[in-house]
Amino acid sequence: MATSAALPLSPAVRKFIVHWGEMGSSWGVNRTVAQIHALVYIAPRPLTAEEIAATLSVARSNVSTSLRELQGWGIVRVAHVLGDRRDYFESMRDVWEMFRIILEERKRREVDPTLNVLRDCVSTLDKARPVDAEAKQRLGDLLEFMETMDSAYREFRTLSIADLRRFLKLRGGMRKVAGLILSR
Amino acid sequence: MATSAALPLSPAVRKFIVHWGEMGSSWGVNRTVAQIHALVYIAPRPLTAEEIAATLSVARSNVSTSLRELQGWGIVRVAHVLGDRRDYFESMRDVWEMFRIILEERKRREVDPTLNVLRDCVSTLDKARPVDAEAKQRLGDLLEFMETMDSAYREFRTLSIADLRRFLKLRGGMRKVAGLILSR
DNA sequence: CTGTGATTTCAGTATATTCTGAAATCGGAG
DNA sequence: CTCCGATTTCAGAATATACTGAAATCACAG
Repeated sequence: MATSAALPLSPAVRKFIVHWGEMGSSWGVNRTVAQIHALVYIAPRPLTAEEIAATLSVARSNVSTSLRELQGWGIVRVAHVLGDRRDYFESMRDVWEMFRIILEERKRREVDPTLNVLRDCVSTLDKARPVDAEAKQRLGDLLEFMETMDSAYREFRTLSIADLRRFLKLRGGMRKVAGLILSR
Repeated sequence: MATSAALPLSPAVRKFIVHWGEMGSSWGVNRTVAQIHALVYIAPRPLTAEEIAATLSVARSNVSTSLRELQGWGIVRVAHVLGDRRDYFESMRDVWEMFRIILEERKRREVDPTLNVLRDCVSTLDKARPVDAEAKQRLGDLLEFMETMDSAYREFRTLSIADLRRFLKLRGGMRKVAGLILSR
C-alpha cells in the first residue's frame, strides 16, 4: 500500500495536540504518547498507525510502541475495517470513564506500591530503637493520610459515572456535604 | 566550617527516601528533588544544604537548586539557628496541608493553562467550517469535564482540613452523599 | 573596608529517555 | 509452502534532563 498521507489538521486542533503533549510531560507521560492519544481522541474515525506517524511526524515504530502503551492504559483500542488487514486505533470517547480508568491505573501502579513500602517501613521502625521515633511518626502520618485517601477512593469508585458527574456538578455540593454529614 | 557528615539513616528510612524519589519520577518531579523532600520531611530537625548533600551523595549545588524548587512549591522553608549563619531547611509537617498545597500548585501550573487552551480551541472551532464539527464536539466534552472538575475543586478548597479529613474518613461517605444529595 | 564562609550560578559533562530505521516476525492469501 | 504487507523489536543515534565543580556572588563579622 502507498504511504499514508498526514491528516489535515486545523490550527486549533494542532494547538490542542501540542498542548496535550506538553501536559503529558509534566505528568510523567511521554510527550509523543500524549500527542498520539490527543490525535486519536479528536479524530473523527479510527486511524492507522501509519496515518498517525505521518500526521505527527514520528517514526512508524515509535507509534507502534506508543499505541501499545496507550492500550496498556486501556484508553485506546484496536478496531478493524472489513477487507482491510491493517489495525485501526480509536480512543475511548467518554472523558469521565477515561478519567476513572487513568486514576485506577495510576493508583495500581503508584499508590499501592507506595502503601506497601510505607507499611513495611513503619513496621520495621516499630521494632527499631527509639532513635527513629521521629521518623516513625512522620512515616506513620504519611501512611495514615494515604490510607485515608485510598479508602475514600475505593468508595468513590463505587459511584456510577452518572452519580459522580451529578455530584461534582452540584453547586454548593461540598458545602452540603459539610452541612449534612459532618456537622453533628 | 568542616564538611558536614552524612546523617545516619536506618535502612527503613533509606528505603522510604529511595522509593519517594522513584515516585517523584513518575509524577514529573525530579528524583533528587523528591529525595530531598523525603529526607527533610523525615528528619527530626531542620537540615543544612551541606548535610543533605552529604547524606544523599549529590553535589552541594544540586541541593541548592532542588531546595529552591521545593521552596517554590511552598512545602519547604528556611529556618535559622541562633549564632549560625547557615540556612537550615525544614518541611511542612502536616501531610494534609502539604497535599492541598501541591494540588493547588499543580492546578495553577497545569490545569488552568489547559483550560485556557481548550477554551481558545473550542471558540476558534466555533467559527470554523463544519469539517471540524467532530473535533469541536470532542474538545467541548473535554472542556466540560475539566470545568466541572475545576469548580468542584474550588469548593473542595473551601473546606477546612479538619472537615475534609473527617469527610474522607467517613465509612460509607460516598454512599451517603449519593443517598442524601443525589437521589431526588 | 577586608576576609571568610555560605550560597548561587552556569558552562560543560554525564546520564536517562526517547526516537529512528533496519531487520525480524507475524499472519493471512494463494 | 511462499509471498507480501503489516507490525514489532531492538541496537544505536539523537535529544532532553539532571548533575557537577569551579567561579562568582552574597552577607556579615571584625
